Parts: sequence; structure tokens; C-alpha cells
Amino acid sequence: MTRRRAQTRARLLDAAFGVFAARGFGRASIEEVCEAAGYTRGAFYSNFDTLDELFFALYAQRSELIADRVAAGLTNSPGDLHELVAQAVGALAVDRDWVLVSTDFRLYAARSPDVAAVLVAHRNKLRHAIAASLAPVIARADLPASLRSAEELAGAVMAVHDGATTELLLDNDPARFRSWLADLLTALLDHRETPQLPAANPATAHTVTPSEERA
Amino acid sequence: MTRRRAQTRARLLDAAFGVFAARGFGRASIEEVCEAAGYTRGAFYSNFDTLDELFFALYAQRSELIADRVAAGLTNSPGDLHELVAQAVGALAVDRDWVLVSTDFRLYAARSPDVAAVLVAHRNKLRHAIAASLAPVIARADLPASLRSAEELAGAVMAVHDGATTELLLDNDPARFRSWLADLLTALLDHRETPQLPAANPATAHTVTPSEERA
DNA sequence: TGTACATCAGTGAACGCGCGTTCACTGATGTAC
DNA sequence: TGTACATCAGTGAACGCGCGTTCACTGATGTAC
Repeated sequence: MTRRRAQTRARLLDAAFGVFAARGFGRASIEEVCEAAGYTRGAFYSNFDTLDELFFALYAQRSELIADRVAAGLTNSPGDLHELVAQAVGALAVDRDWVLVSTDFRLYAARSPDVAAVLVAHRNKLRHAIAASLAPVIARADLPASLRSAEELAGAVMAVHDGATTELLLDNDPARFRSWLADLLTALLDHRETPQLPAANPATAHTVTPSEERA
Repeated sequence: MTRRRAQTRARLLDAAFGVFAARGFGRASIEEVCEAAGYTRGAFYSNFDTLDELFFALYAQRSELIADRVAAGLTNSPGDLHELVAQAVGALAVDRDWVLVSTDFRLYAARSPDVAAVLVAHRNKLRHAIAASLAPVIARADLPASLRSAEELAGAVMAVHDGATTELLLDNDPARFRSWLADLLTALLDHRETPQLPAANPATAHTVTPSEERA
């Protein structure tokens, strides 16, 4: 009876997503999830051992989808940086519920090393996808030494995305979020060809700003 | 008996911080907090109505301390960008437990508008502190139009910090976190006077870059 | 295609634990003299 | 400084609910003929 089972599992996962988003994983009960899915608690125990297991399955399923979507959204290699940024913003755009649930999952992972390993693996996959589409652009950019490889830059893009996401949680304005994210990514990636920061003022500064250089 | 009360409150708050960090707010029980603090449950009810109230008080207390610390850590205006970045990284450095607890609080705030308003107010305060120390540096930098004011830039710095913080949760390596954060901030802030991004591929580009505008 | 049968997915009642919440109490803390 | 007293902070027992977990069951689904 694989068909029926698969459907039950899927419904439980979907219902759990809603419950976790609304109440948080820590406060969600098996009872609530089952009620939202239209089953009794026995159905849950027939498919999962613990709510943790369900949460893990839910995250694995959805994060897979998202990684695929990002990869798909970035395929046509952009001609210039602004195009790339626009593409990236479009591909990374997430809905608020997913931000709530995945942030909850991150906290959960932070507390159990095994889960953290899986989350890191997922993030690596996502980073590869971003790096691949960044590669053609990065050649032209001049960036700090530690951010010159496509992988490193992709990690930076993800970090900026994660940071901007915080704002989305607080003001829940997707349009603002998108333009804010685009601005941040542009500021991050938009560097000139020639390296800067030559040693200029040995007296005080170990390092020197562009403007000092010019003065 | 204000003295005794204040002490009990403080002990409950400290114990709660540990319990929330270890287990997450959603899974923490009043019982656990009281046990960790060395009181019976009655002591809790004598000082708070709900665990939410305690969480709120805890966050208000600690975030206040952190905003002060950041402001203090950024007072001596830096001569150059790298100095500023080093200062900012030092000032923003947080311990992992605080990241866990404050992320939990952010999720909590995301689910209740009243709390979100308070959290936004706190973040504004923090942003002002950062903006003040950014101001002397920003004048020299050339950045995207939407990131030219000190406030906007400070917001960007916070976003980058928040994003980098995600990594800290997953690999728990404070040294790596610091250098990673410094790199990101440098990439974000280190721009030259003259804008770049000359139109590369006019056929495809739809967005107008600052440089195109000027051209 | 229809019928009989076997399997197994989900039901729902039952049990019990953890913990939120209350409250009469006690003894610690501060005050008045 | 000492004593008597009033107040109030924290105690700990009691109650009950929500919910995790189990399990004998039923009826839905698929298979064999």
C-alpha cells in the first residue's frame, strides 16, 4: 500500500510545514500536526518515530527543491554584474514561512552536530550552484584576496542573503527585501579591476584607504 | 524586600539564558529554568507571569548591554577602513550562546508584531551606534546610491554580520568567524572613488548602473 | 471482471507523565521602638 | 544594638490538562484465482 502511505506522509509533511511556520518547531506538538493534516495521532506513529524525524524529512525535502530552483534560476550566464545580481535575487527569493522554518531548523542543527553536518552539506550544494554562475563574472572583479575564488564569493553571497533575510522576518516586505538584497550584493561584488589598498602611510596605518591613496 | 527580589530575578534570568541556549526557547519549561536557578516554581510566579515575559526581559537586558558594548568599542574614530573593520569585528563579536538565544528571539518576534517593534527599536539603536563610527570613513568611499548614507551603510554592516553569524552557528569556530566577517565587511565597504561597471553587454543589460547614468 | 482473502495503514480509546498554575504556609528581611 | 512585629518572597503540595505513546481493532487496498 505504498500509494496510501506516500500520500499520508506528504500530507503530514505539508501540515507540519504550516504548523512549524506558525508556532515554531519547539512549540509544535504531534497532535497539532496530525489535526492540521486531518489524521489521528496513530497515523503519525505509523510514519515517523519522532517529531524530530519528521522535521528532518521536511527540511531535506524542501531544501532540495530550493537548491534545484536556485540552480535553475541561474543557468543562463549573465552578461554583466547587474544582470547577475538581478538573477540571483530572483532565484534566492524565498517566502517568509520558509525563512521561519529554515531558521528554526538552523537552530535545531546548531544544537545537534549530526544534523549540522547535513545542513552544511546542503549549504555546500547551494554554494556550488551559485559559484558556477558567479564564475564568468568574477574574472572581471577585483576583490579581497580571501574572496577571489568563485566558491568563496558564493559563500559571501549566501551570507549577505542570510543577513538580509533577517529584515524580511521583521518587516515582512518582500519588495523592500529584494531591492535591499540587490543593493547589498552589488556593493559586495562591484569592485574595480585594479587592486587597491597599497601601503601608503607607514606611520599610523598598517592599511590605507583608497581616498588617502589618492590624496 | 527589593534586594532579595532583584537577586531572584537576576538569577532566574541568568539561568534562563543557559536553558534557552541549550534547549531553545520553545522547548524550555518554567520548571527547568527554576531548577537551573535553584528555586521552586513558585519563585518564578512571584516574579513573572509567563515564560514569554521572562524571555522578553532577558532579551531587553542583554541586548541593551550589547548595544552599549558596541558603542563603546567603536568610540575612537578609526583612521582608515581596515582599522574600522577590525574595530567593528571586535565590537560585534558575540558568543555562540547569545547567537542562539537572540536568533530564537528574532523568530519569536517574527511571530508577534508587538515584540517585533521592540526588536526593531533595538536594532535601530545599534545601527545608530555603528553609523556614528562609520560616518568619518564613508565620506571617502564610493558606494551604490542606496548605501551612501552612514545609516544605510550601518544597516548593511549589520546584515553582513547577521549573515556571517549563521556560519558561527554551524561550525562554531570563532576565529574563522572573525576573519570571515572582516573579509566580508572589507569587500562591502572597500570601494574606490570612481564608479565602475561600464556597460559591458549593452544588448542584454536592462538596468542602468551608476556608471551608465553618468556616461 | 468478480470474489475471497491477506495485509497493513490509520483509528480511537486508554494510560500516565510532565509541567503549568494555584495557594495556604513559613521563614527571611526590613522596620519601629 | 536589641527586640517585637509586619510584610512579603519563596516553598512545596495539590490539581488537572495536554499530549506523547501504546495497542487491540477495523476497514481500506491490493493480490490470487
